[in-house]
Amino acid sequence: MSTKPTMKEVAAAAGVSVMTVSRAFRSDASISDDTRERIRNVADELGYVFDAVASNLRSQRSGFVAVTIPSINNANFADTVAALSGRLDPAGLQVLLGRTNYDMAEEERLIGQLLRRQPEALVITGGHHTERARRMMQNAAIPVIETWDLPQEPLGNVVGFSNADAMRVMVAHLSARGYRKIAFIGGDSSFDTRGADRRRGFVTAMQDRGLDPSRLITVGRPPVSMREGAAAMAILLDTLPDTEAVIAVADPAAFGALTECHRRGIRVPDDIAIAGFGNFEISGVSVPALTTIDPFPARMGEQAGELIAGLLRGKVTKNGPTLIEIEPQLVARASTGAG
Amino acid sequence: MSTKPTMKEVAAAAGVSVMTVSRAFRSDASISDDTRERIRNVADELGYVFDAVASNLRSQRSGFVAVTIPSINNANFADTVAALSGRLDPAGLQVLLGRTNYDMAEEERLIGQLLRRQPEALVITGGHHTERARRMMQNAAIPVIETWDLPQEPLGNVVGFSNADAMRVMVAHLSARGYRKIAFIGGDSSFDTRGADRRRGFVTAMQDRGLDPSRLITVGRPPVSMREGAAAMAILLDTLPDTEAVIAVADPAAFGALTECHRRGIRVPDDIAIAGFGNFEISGVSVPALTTIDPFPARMGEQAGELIAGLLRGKVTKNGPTLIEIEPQLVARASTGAG
DNA sequence: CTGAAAGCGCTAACAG
DNA sequence: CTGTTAGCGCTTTCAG
Repeated sequence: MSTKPTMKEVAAAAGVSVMTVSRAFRSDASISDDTRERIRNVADELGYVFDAVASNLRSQRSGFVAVTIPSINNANFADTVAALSGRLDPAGLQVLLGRTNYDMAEEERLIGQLLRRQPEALVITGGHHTERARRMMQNAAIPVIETWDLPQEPLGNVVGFSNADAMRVMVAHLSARGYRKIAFIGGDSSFDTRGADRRRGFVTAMQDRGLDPSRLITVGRPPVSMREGAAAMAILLDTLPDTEAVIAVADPAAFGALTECHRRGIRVPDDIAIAGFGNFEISGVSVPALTTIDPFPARMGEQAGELIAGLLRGKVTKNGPTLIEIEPQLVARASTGAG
Repeated sequence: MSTKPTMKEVAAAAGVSVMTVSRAFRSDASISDDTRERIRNVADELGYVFDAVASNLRSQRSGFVAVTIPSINNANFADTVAALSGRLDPAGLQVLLGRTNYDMAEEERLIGQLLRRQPEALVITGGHHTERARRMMQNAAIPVIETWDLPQEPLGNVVGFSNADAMRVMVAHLSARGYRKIAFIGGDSSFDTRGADRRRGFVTAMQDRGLDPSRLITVGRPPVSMREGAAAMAILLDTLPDTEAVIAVADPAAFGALTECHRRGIRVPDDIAIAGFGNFEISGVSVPALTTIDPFPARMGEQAGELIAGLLRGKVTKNGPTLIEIEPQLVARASTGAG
């Protein structure tokens, strides 16, 4: 009673072999319903808890899918993880989540930690990694899926979109509505690689249209907070007051910028237009509602989960890595005079 | 090359025993620095990855702390997890995270899944659980910590606060500022137990002051979204237009309520006051800023982590369960005429 | 500081 | 449908 019971004890109590107990705890094993029922009851009474660690070692299957995200507290990444998790659950796979804090060095450390747990697949947010991290992932001999990006040199499978292209779409939208003096608010690009990609996309898109791409406000380390968005807007209004429209690297920053306008009595979109990225809930609720881009986070999670489930089922059917591109969608709302 | 190298291969390549390789990968083991360095280099060249599964089985230590939260996408819970994780990291403990979706049945299922992985401790959000979940946790023979609540019958350790008392503080604040017709916006209380506790605290506090506690607007399942907060405010303004102040079960709902007022041209706090809970970032950024209550999520995570690290280190020093009560703090801002 | 033997709790592989 | 045997990769334990 003091020590935790094992299958051996359960087997003894039920009058069967250990192997039969093992079968009673798996779904696919061939065992009579009666026996299974009886063994499970005995196990329950003994307070037996299946030991997944021992099972994993012997079967060489951990049931883990390792997942890295920059931040736990981000609705976009959370939606991807929730959808991924929902798709993996029926396949008996559990998500082992780690956060990189938008830091490639931390990502490297984390990947090392996660791989020790023998995950069966690895889903990582982003397509930029340290050399060592790349090597670790390639050596791991498990399916790797990069998401939220369209990497130049994919490690394996990809379920993502082009952050740069998304900004192109947004610049096109603003340009079509007559805005020409457009600014960009973003974080320190040496950290947030997706943010850096968006900034690059903004600059390129502006140049392509013969517009001035130099209205760039850089705040601190990502994620850019609402408060930092407000601070950036304050700087923008003080230093470049003729700016006609602002694109923020993500919706929270865009909302922060909006609040700064409210505080100053500047009308949005009449005096200045504001747009974000991510289609966070706040973009649809704020007054005015914010124009944004929906990258379909849940869809990415589902597709990644689907891909993993398939790859792990048909272990041999490898016809090279899969690339699934998601098309982010412009959501035009009142903050840019639309909707 | 095709199969993953084990310690055996590393040992052979380094010309030492498997045991010595094992020691080279642990921090406390007695081994010369030279040998360790050499072995690690050999291991790196072979692409060796330490197998935590085998290690866990033999040592009977998983290095996992299982943690359940209602939702991944919630800044409050995320802050608790981040702080907890930060405190456990130096102790070599990894967080194994699961989400309950605000559902006690799902929590029960999840706890069962998590316990199979042999976690060394269990941190759960909330103090309400199914009977079966309680039994599983008690049988697990590991430290259990309930957070974000002050349970009537704790399972073991507690690092939390009284949700009901927090509402008492908020009602006192509004009452002191002269508001008497106060409403409460919350979710379906059969799911969100903390929300239900807050509602109960609201009703009791109102009654204690001889105020009418019947202005209760119930929206859908938790978490109550910004949109639902706005919808609830719309109902409130339509059906009980003489309401002077509104308390929302959490800040996002409070912000939603605020936006509904903006849309209708109702001034906050001049026409109606609004307060929330959680001290989410938005409460400090919105215009006007929202009065709220800070439950110090990070502090709870730190304390829980500290407690676990201590319990697992001094395995025998059990002087009964620990209760750490956090005192939530009122943050008075413009939305209730303060600040 | 280093090594040899034994075994953690379960399941693959085979037999019946 | 059920049982026997062996062993997953590491670390505990004991010796040197």
